[in-house]
Amino acid sequence: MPRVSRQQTDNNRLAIEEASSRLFREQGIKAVSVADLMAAAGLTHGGFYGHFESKDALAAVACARAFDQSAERWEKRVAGKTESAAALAGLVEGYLSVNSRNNPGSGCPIAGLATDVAREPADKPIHAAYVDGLKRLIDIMLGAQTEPGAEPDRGAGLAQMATLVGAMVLARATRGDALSDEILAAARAHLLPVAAANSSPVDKPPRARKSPAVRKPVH
Amino acid sequence: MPRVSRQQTDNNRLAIEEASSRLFREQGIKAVSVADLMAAAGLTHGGFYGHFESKDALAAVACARAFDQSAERWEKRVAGKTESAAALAGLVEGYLSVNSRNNPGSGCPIAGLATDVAREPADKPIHAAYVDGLKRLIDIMLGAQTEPGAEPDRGAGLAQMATLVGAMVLARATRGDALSDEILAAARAHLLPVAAANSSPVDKPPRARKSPAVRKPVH
DNA sequence: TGTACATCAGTGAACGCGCGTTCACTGATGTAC
DNA sequence: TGTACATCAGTGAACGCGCGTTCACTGATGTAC
Repeated sequence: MPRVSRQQTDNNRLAIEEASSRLFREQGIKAVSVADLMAAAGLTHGGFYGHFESKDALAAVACARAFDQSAERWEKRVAGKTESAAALAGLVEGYLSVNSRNNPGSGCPIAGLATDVAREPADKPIHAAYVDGLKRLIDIMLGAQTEPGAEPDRGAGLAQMATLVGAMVLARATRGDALSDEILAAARAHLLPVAAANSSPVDKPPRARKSPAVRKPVH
Repeated sequence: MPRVSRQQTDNNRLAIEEASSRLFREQGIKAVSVADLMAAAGLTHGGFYGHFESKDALAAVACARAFDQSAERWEKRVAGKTESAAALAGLVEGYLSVNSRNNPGSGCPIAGLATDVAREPADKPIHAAYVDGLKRLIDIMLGAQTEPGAEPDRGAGLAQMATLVGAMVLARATRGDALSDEILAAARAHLLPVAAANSSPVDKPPRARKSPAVRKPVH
């Protein structure tokens, strides 16, 4: 049953991006074949090149898509939190959860794609998508942990990001061993007092939910 | 020129392990073929199965080998340091170097193999090798940051390990962007004051270099 | 010590299989009248 | 609104290639005498 409506074509393209975004984080980009990801989208492999120029091009799009969804989730966790400590705590607890560890396919692309991106040749389009996405999430975290009007502590934010990502990567690699939960708990305990120390005791107006960042096209 | 002396056979096996240990960290286990790694060891692919039962079995051995070398390096960095702050600083500065970031093949297997291990099925032999190795390095770090006689702060140690690994993983994924150096520097700055705060002002005898941990065979 | 020969480490062709990508084909969609 | 037909999204066979693993073969090594 070939030739499909324009609406259906758009849906199919989205389904390919969505399936790839999940499978790439779950199994790695190299480990998912074009046939695999087309099947996951309910299609056969031949139609792939009608939607994307190459698997590399799709990888960049799928990466950007994963970051879009992550940024949305992060904004939601921060929104409505009165104090920076509470905002940071929302981020940390959402991030370092057992659920997050067990579901890399729907989890953070920073942790899920870092090694794949690092091993990809420097000229591959996924690099720009990854760095752009990471910078957006860093900005959200910096916004969360800074009191309105105050200057953000960028160094502290980057170090905390490293702790979050490192704890998730280690927890996933040691899954099945008691060490895995232990790492998650230790990183949470280490990051939450920091948030508490930054907090102000006075009531503040709830922080505004930032408008979502504009998605830059990846070439 | 077939059949080679026993001495040469042993050398060849070591060369295969050494080449794999490097290539697996550099490019990922799946991305290095048996032919690739045999060629890197100066051999042809057919002889592989005379040395190892399968590529999976070699992966576990190569992983253990990388951890052996890492543990030795960590011990060396800690040895002879009078104060725990200096010992921790030695570990952190050795770990978060630009050189380390740029050479994953000779760098830390915790960061280099974490994602590969996480994606490998739970019954694969590399899991045990990875968890064993990680625990050994955690013990070295805990030993370094604890004053003789004092109780180690395991939670703090695990969080610091997460920060180290996360910073390295992120720095590698963003290599080429200014953010990469920035992350390395921020994590260093964040970890070194912690070390300084734990330090004691009084002279202590230099800490003894621990005897190297026994290498457990991996089955 | 020297000779005869069994052993076995390494070679390279071959196995079935899956990869990314291309392409002739199909037939419902969307358009021109 | 209804009909005729050009468009093109999706199919599945095929491309050259590389994968992990097996195996018949080779000839220097190591051993038995």
